Amino acid sequence: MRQVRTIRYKEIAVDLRRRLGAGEYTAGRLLPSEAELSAAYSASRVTIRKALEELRTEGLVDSRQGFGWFVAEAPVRQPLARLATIEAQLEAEGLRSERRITDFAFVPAPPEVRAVLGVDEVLSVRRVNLADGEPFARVTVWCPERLGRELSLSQVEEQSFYDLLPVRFGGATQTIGADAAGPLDAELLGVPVGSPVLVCRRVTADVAGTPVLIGDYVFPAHRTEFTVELASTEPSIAPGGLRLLEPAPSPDQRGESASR
Amino acid sequence: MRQVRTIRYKEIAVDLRRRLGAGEYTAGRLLPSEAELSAAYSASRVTIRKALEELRTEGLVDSRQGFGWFVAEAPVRQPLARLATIEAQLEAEGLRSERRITDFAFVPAPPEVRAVLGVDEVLSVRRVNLADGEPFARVTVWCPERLGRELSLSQVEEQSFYDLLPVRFGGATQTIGADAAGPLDAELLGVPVGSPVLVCRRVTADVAGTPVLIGDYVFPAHRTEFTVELASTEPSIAPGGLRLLEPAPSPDQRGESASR
DNA sequence: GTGCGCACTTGTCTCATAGTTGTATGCTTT
DNA sequence: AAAGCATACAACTATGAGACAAGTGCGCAC
Repeated sequence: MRQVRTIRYKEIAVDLRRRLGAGEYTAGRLLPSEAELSAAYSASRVTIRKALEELRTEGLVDSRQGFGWFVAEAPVRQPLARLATIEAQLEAEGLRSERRITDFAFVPAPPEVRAVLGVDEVLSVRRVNLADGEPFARVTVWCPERLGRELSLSQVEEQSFYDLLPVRFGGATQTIGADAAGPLDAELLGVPVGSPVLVCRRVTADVAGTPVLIGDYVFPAHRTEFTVELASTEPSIAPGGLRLLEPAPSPDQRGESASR
Repeated sequence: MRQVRTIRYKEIAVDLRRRLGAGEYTAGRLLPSEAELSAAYSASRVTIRKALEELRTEGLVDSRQGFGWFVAEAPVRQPLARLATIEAQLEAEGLRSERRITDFAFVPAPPEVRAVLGVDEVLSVRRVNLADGEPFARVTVWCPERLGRELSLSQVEEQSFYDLLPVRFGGATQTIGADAAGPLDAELLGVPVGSPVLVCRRVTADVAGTPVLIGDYVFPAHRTEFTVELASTEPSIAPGGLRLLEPAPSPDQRGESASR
């Protein structure tokens, strides 16, 4: 019988896997560099890399050239998938999605939209999203007139802004709150006035970080909820959280810092 | 080997975020100049700027050429907060947080809790969270009797479960929805019955992925909202998603074709 | 008051350095 | 032939140091 030769990089992979599982390296944090690991395990960089690559294929870690290796989140697949449209998410759940445009107009930007997008004139599109024939969301999207002037109503009805705009999107910030349904919400969504609704504002930015799109979504509470995966309690780079709104527009806080 | 590599500008960003939350820089509304910060942190202007730019994308600060950096006033692009406990987030914003336990009992697990935790007997703790004296959340936490039997009421009142339980937490799944305030919510939170509330269920698991803690949070809608960062260029970010609820398990009659 | 200049600020470059991963090559050991 | 070692180099990143342009606020001479 032949003695089983232990494969060094497999050993290292096992040990790293154990350390990761023990929470030794927290999510979002950097691992020691390949050189350090090489010294720690008394193995060459090639071997360390083989172990790390193995962990990468398992989705445990990831790396960026010139930056380092870091702990990845378990369910990460495509960064792109996270910035999906609502419709895409619904299709993923097997629902037939459909839009009905109720409003398509170039208008002066509302103050808060103007503050974010930094333009005076915007394309404002209102629509109702239907899932399997039932209305489930009332949506208002604003985009700068400069970007929206090429768009037609039928385009907007059939494709998402993400597909239509010649912009490379970089990310979005989504805020989720609750409110009572107004008369318009009630009519379009088919719920009683005053019933609870989920409201969501998504500010989408391009790769440079400049906001280019604002969307307001109103969902009937009884049909929708959001799920967020929170990876670790460590204050690393962890996103997602709760925010307290200002109690009221207090008179002493009205700024003039930007009043010029 | 255990040594943790850090990114300087991230550290600085964290520190600045903390100072901003503590109101340290709000007086006069102008931050120290980049040169001053550079000296204070012993970092170059490049690094300081990177930290400030990060805070800008979070909507915390803004700048004007020739003028300086100042605390952003109407933050439409919300700050992304670290996860951790809700109390920790409030402290980061400079709010005094306090809990009032209203219920502390070992009880048979409610069906849905039992289904998730897989135990029959649980410790059920109900409390109200106060921020600066104002109630802002009604919380119910369940944890397995096996883990909760060591805990006292005063412990639970002063420390979070995350600190108290001898468990390595691995992550959490949070679902966010809206509802109308019930009589109990209304009383404890000081809002009218039927007014919209944000409801949130957080299932926290240990590093092995076993659920060990369930928390139900009810927030008055006018004071709270959630923010989620989607697909930024940074690695390791939590995905956010929308989920359609099943057509109500309640005796409510809504069912038509549930062809799904 | 008006205009000018000065000090200070941010915005944006360039150049440089150290440290990191990505990749390729040759050699040794089993 | 495969695993591992040693080495070199390219590409990328974070950071530092410095220079210059452009914008802002303020005081001063007129």
